[in-house]
Amino acid sequence: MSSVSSQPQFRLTQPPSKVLHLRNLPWECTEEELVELGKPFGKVVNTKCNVGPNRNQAFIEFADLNQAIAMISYYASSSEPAQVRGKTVYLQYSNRQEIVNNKTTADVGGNVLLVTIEGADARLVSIDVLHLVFSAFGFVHKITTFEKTAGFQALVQFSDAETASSAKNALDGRNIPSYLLPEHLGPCTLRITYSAHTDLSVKFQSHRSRDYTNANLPVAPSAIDANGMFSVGLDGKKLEPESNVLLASIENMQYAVTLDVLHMVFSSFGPVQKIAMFDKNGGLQALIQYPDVQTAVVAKEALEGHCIYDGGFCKLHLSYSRHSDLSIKVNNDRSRDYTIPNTVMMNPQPSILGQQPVATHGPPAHPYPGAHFAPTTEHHQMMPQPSAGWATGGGPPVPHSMPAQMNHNPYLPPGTMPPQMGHGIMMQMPSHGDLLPHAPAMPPYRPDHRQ
DNA sequence: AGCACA
Repeated sequence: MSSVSSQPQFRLTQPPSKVLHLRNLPWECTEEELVELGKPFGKVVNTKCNVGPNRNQAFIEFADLNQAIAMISYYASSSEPAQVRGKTVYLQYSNRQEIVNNKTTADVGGNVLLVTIEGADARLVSIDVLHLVFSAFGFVHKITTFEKTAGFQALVQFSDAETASSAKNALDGRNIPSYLLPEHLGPCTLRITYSAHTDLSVKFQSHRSRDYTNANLPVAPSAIDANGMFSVGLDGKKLEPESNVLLASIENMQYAVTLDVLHMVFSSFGPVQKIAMFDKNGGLQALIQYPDVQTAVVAKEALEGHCIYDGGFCKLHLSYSRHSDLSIKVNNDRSRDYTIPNTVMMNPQPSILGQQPVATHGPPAHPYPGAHFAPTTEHHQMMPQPSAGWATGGGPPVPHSMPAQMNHNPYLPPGTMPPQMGHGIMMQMPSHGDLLPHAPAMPPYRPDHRQ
């Protein structure tokens, strides 16, 4: 045969090899399909798929050179080209004599995938989108994300290696569907390998890590501060001492935020004992007192940074107050002590609803709605979630907790209920999360609307 | 539509 050294890169005729190189394979191509393709011609002893920059190439290694020759010869003269799932596959002898290392450790995977998100906007991909994408293959237990020199990466933990493998096979090299991404984002490609991890350690629910098996996991302060909405030092202290009293400041107050609205919002986490509202620095602030620190912590974690109304209106910023017991001198439209029954006392502008005593009306079915983590995107079928706290977090599924609660709200007789608030308070808090999903066309609550 | 992996 002719001299090897002068061969062009792609030769029309190549020295036979028991290894065949295949190209133009479909994405879904599996090892099994390669075996099927080669089986008529001999014993396939090894394969390698997902090769090449587009991962649409593969190798088949036969036990015997003659078998490889038989396959090449057959398709060289066949009127029907070799096909995998109807897609024409091009065959030639490989320039290697054997497939090396087909089953590397990278191919015998575990239940945890290492996902690298490529693309200019990769780091803008939310953990919720990743969760959505990978949930298509099975229940995603945990996700952690991090940035390394390799870029934006995530570890995605499935219950078993099989599920992880199916996700890897289907998603590796694919782009995240654009409809799952914010419009302005460019393509984000997933590169997936197996991680050596088997069980990720997720200590907090945060913007970088999630444990979908544990809805009660505390929310990391970092998740709250992540949006830069609450930079570190109000008072210089890195960690504010927790308190049963929250200080709420309300940003972008396009709509009236009343005592009753606050009461309703904060009552979702436990009984609100007292509320005092006041103006400060031109904005509205309020102190909300719970009976215990824990409740306040939960409320703060869940509510921080979220908006009472859709559209970014009335965004809540929460910190711990130094108070532990508010002194409410008078019940009016700015302050109230809910622990004192029949406190209609001097009410210069009595709220319509002011007569009710302790307002420990039922909190939602779950104390922590977890709605923080509701993906903003439209959910097609989500995987079933392990706990009620997560199940309704996303999208269209009708929130369940609030309507019932609303009906029992002693402060809002049915007639005065702004319709917008009938939807699940707390149930939709994605990145632009709002406690009340629909922006009111008018202030949602107006004290002068008496019956 | 053109040769991987460690």
